[in-house]
Amino acid sequence: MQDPTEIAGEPSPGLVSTAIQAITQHIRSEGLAPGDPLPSEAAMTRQLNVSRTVVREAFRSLSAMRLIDMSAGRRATVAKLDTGAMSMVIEHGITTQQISVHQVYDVRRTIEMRTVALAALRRTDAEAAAIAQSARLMRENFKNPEIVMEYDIAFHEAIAAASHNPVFSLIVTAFSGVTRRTWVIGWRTRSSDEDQLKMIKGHEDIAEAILIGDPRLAAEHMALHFDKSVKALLDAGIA
Amino acid sequence: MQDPTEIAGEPSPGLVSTAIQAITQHIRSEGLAPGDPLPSEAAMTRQLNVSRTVVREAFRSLSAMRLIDMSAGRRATVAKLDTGAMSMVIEHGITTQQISVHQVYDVRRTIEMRTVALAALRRTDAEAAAIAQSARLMRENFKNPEIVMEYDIAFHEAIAAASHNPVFSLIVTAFSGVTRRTWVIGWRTRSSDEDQLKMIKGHEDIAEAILIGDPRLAAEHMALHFDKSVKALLDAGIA
DNA sequence: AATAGCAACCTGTCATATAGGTTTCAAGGG
DNA sequence: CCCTTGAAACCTATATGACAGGTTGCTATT
Repeated sequence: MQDPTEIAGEPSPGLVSTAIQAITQHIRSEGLAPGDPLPSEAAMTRQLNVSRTVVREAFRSLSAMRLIDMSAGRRATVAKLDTGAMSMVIEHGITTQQISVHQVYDVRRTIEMRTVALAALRRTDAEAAAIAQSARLMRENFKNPEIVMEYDIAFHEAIAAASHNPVFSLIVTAFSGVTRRTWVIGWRTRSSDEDQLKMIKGHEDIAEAILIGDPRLAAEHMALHFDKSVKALLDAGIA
Repeated sequence: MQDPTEIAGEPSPGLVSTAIQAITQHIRSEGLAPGDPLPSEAAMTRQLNVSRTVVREAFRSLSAMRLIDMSAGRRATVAKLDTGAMSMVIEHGITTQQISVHQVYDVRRTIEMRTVALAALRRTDAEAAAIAQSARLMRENFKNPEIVMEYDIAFHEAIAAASHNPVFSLIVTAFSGVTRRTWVIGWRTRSSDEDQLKMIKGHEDIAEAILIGDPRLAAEHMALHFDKSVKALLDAGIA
C-alpha cells in the first residue's frame, strides 16, 4: 500500500508499531516539550491511513510507558520523565526470576554511592534539609516499620534528586518497588531496638555528610549502609 | 487542578489499567516464566467482563514495554528481560530535553566502572574473548566510523554481560541508543588517525585488564576512557 | 462586559465483522 | 504402524460504526 516503513527482508512489524514510531517521530521532529499536545487520534488516523483502533493502541502503548499523558476529552500530551515503565521492567524481571534482589542491590549500591557523593557536592540547602528530615522521621517512627520504610525510600530518592541528575533519580526510583517488597524482611533481622536504631543512625550519618558537603565521607557511609542491608537480606535467606 | 496522578479514593484508574494489573498479577500468582503462555484475549475478556478492545489495549501496552511477546495467531507469552521500554524512556528524556547527554554519560561512567570491575572478576574465557574481539574489530575497521561505533557499543554491552548481573546489562543496553546518536560527534573531534587509534587503544587496555583479571586496573582504564569521551563531546560543543 | 449554555471536538468503551496466522487432530496413503 | 496432508478450531490483526461522557471554545443573552 503506502506504508513508508515497509522494508523488504524484515517481516512487517505491524501497523501499531509503525504508528508508535510515527508518534515518537512527531514528538522529535516538532521538538515537543512536556505538556505540549499531540495530534488527536482522528488526525493520526487520517495521516497514517489506518483505523482508529491501530492509532488508539499506539497511543495507549506510549501512555503505558508514560511517555505521553492521556485523559478523556483532552488531547494526549507529552509527558514529563517518569519512572513508570522502568519500574515495571524491573518488577517483571524480579517476578519472573530473571533477576535477583541481590543483583538489584548491587546496582543500587553502585549508583547510590555516586548519587550521595554528587548530592554532597551539589545539594541545595532545601535538599539537604529534606534528606535530613527523612532520616529524622525514620527515627521518630521507628516503632512502625511501614512508615520507616516509606521514609527510607524517600530518603534515597531525595539523595538522588539532590544529585541533580534526573537519570539517577529515574533509576533509583525505579528500584523503589523492589525495596518495598524486601525492606521489611531486612528490618526483621534487626530484631532489637538497638540494631534498628543503629541502622537509622547510618542514615543520619549519610545526611550529615551531605550537609557538611563531604562526598567521600558520604559515599563511605552509603557503602556501609548497603553492606549492612545486603547482609541483613542474606541473614534472612534471600537469594 | 490537573493532577491525574494520585487522588485519594482512586475514582477510576480506567478499565485498561485494571486489565494491565490483572495480567501482571496473573503472571505473578501463577509464577509464570519467560516463554509461558498467557490467557487468550477472549478468556481475559470473559474473566474481567470488559470488551475485547480493553483487553487488547492492555496486552498491547505490556507488549510495548516488552513484558510480553505477541504475534498473530499465537497466544501472548511472558517475555524475556528486554531493554526496549527503558531505552524508549531514555530516548524520550533526551528528545524532550529533560535529560542531557552529559547526564547520561555520568550515569554510564558510574555503572560501567562497576561492570568492568565485575567483569574482570567474573568473566568466563569466552566472555573475555568476546570483549577482546570487539576491541580488535574496532581497530580493524577504524576507517569506517559506523562500524567502529557498533563494535564500541558491542564492547560495552559485552562487558556488562560479563558482569553477570542482568540489571547492569539492561541499563547499559538502554543507553546504547543515546550512544548511537552522539558517538560520531565525539569521533569527529578526534581528527587524526593517531587520536582515533589512541582511543581504540583505550579499549584494548580495558579488554586486557579484564583478561588478566585485574578489576582495579580495568576500572581505571574505563574511567580514563569515559573522561576522554566526555571531553570529546565537550570539545564538540555538546551540552 | 460578564456569564450561562450550547455546539463541536475529543477520548473511553463496546459490538461486530473479516482476514490471515497457528495449532491440532484425524483421515488417507505409504 | 508411521508419516503426510488437509481441514477445522482457535487465535490475533485490523477495520468500522456507535454511543456515552468529558473538555473547550464560541455565542447569545443578560
